[in-house]
Amino acid sequence: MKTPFQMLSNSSKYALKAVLYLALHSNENNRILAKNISEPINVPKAYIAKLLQELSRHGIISSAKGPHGGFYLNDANRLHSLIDIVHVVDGKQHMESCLLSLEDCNEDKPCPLHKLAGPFRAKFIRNLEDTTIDELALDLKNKKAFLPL
Amino acid sequence: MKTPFQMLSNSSKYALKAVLYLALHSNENNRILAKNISEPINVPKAYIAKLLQELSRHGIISSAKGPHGGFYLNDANRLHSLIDIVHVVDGKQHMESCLLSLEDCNEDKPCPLHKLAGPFRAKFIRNLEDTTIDELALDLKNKKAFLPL
DNA sequence: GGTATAACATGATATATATCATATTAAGGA
DNA sequence: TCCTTAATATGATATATATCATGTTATACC
Repeated sequence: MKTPFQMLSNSSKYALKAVLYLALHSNENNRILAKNISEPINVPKAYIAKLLQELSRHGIISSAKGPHGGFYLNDANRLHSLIDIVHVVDGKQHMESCLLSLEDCNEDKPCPLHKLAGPFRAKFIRNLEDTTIDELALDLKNKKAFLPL
Repeated sequence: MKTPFQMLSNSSKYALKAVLYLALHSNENNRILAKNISEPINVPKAYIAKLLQELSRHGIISSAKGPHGGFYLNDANRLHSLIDIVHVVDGKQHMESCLLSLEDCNEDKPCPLHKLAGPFRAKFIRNLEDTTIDELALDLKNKKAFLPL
């Protein structure tokens, strides 16, 4: 692992950036091409195209083919939580509550490292579950958070 | 990424488990063979052997060749912090304070995801820096934490 | 209907991480 | 000194993730 302490794969990061970009710049009448998303979020075109397709297939974002087609978010899309994006891209398997990946580790019988990280990660995941695309975008509009992506 | 939200590589986890095992069961007069560490911590023999060698080379643990040889911790080894182990195994590069790996993201100008995880990860890393091998082992002795590894 | 557009499906390549295998070197004891 | 032991150094293989490339299909517009 070149960069320890990463909590998300590149793919998830890219997907989150792309969806956030769509939240800010697209709507049903203003679709955005994959190649036009690629540059502002700083992700290779072919790579983000593939991810967008997968997100679309799973209903996280919307898309339209042909002229004036592209990707966009409708109102329903905007209500998805961030964890939905991660699940589509990275899979949905068990979230490993234990730092050492021990099967028999839990709050009652914690492994030695448990208290060093367990609670934090749990909180982080809950944050991803509780935060919608729309809410994130709102932070940007209210200048509580900043670009570029 | 099969299992998102992992904060440590397998190698780091294995190394932590091995060192912890040595903290509990070894000393200068009681060295332990790589193959005898492998089983109790549940890590393939060849894999843990390689990691132990690297830890030894960096002075995190001690070793002796030949008959009655093996790996062990001396008093100095026991004072190393957990982060030292991670650094040896996963490298020491920048700890990516930003969830999205953005270069220009910081507390003052946070990215939209920053507040969802940044503080937690920082705290976790600080915990790894502030905790020594010995302290972790103590938790086990005091039944504040549990095995098996 | 024909043509251009752009997503879709699929797969190929590259790189990183995890895992396994082995010949070499150092140390202890007979 | 010779033999056994066990770490060391090195590298091979396997699997996962990241990245790139392309032919196919659906849609809008003339």
